[in-house]
Amino acid sequence: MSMAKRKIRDAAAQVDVSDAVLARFLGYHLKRAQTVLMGDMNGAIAPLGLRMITFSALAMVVANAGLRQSQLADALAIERPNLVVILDDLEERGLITRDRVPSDRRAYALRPTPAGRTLFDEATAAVAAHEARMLAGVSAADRAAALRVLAAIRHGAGGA
Amino acid sequence: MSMAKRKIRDAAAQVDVSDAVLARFLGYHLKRAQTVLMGDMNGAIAPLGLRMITFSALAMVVANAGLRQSQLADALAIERPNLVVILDDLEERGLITRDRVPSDRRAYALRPTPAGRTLFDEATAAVAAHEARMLAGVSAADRAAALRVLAAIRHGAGGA
DNA sequence: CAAATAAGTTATAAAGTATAATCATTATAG
DNA sequence: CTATAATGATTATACTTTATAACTTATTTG
Repeated sequence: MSMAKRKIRDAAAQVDVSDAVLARFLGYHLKRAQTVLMGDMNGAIAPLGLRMITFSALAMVVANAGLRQSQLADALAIERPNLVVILDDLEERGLITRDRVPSDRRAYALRPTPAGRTLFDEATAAVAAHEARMLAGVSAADRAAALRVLAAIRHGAGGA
Repeated sequence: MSMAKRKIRDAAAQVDVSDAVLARFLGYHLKRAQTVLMGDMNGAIAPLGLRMITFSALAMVVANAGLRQSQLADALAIERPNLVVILDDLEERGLITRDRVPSDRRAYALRPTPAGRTLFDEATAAVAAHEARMLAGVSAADRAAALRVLAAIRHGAGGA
């Protein structure tokens, strides 16, 4: 009797859920993969005191020394007010400086400090290792194809 | 003089920001593409009163009628408390039912209503059209490759 | 049967994202 | 040249998303 009862309950529980209806959509896989990858990346750079967004901001400052906050916000596709707190963090930790632009005293030119460049190098190595791990079993051809698809999605949004 | 002045300012402004440091990472493209695609998809199904997450929940209920909330939360990789409000919404709109499971009166069996099935069909068509639009210029081979890459990322997270 | 576990819920907090308003500065129209 | 409009950065705030703890009811297990 208890066996029969368990069988019934297990049958109810073992609907053995399938996500096939969603799996036909690339967007489903995209979201799931993004969540996993971002979680892994954040774990990889957390020891350096960075998150994905702070790493991105630091990287952009290192590679585009002198750019202004509004430019950085545009480049990262985030709102200006939200960038402020990110830069506050990086600045307080001595990784970047906000220098007033002489020709436009409203604006700040963002520049990395030596410590910022060093941390960027370390973080870049950590991120590269994280990606190598995540993509271990993936062929170069597939990676290139995935990049093409992601670029098409990103740039073809409102367009043709 | 004003010309020279302007030139200086423009030079400061025209750092002509490059994201090449980030573009070497697939995760960067992944996040940007995901944001764009999800925004477009949400726009596509907003007229039906759905968002990505509510569509996903509805779709899973339609395709796995009778499953329980904890199973659905697991399948969608969201926390149980957060699923509650999503199902509240779908139930209040008469798209799904929460039926007590006779063999386990703690649990609810989730089932779509006829209205839920109908809305799911409409939403699926809208999502399919949205994806067709987003991926208009992408070859079938590239899509397949992208799916392989995304699956590898999703499943290879903590593993080998 | 008592204790531990599980399903669903509530309350709440933390994080991410978006909007409006403000201050200082620069550009522009009259 | 001055008044007005516009811009860069900031503050305050709200909305959304995501996560955690605690609670209730029901089931399982020792």
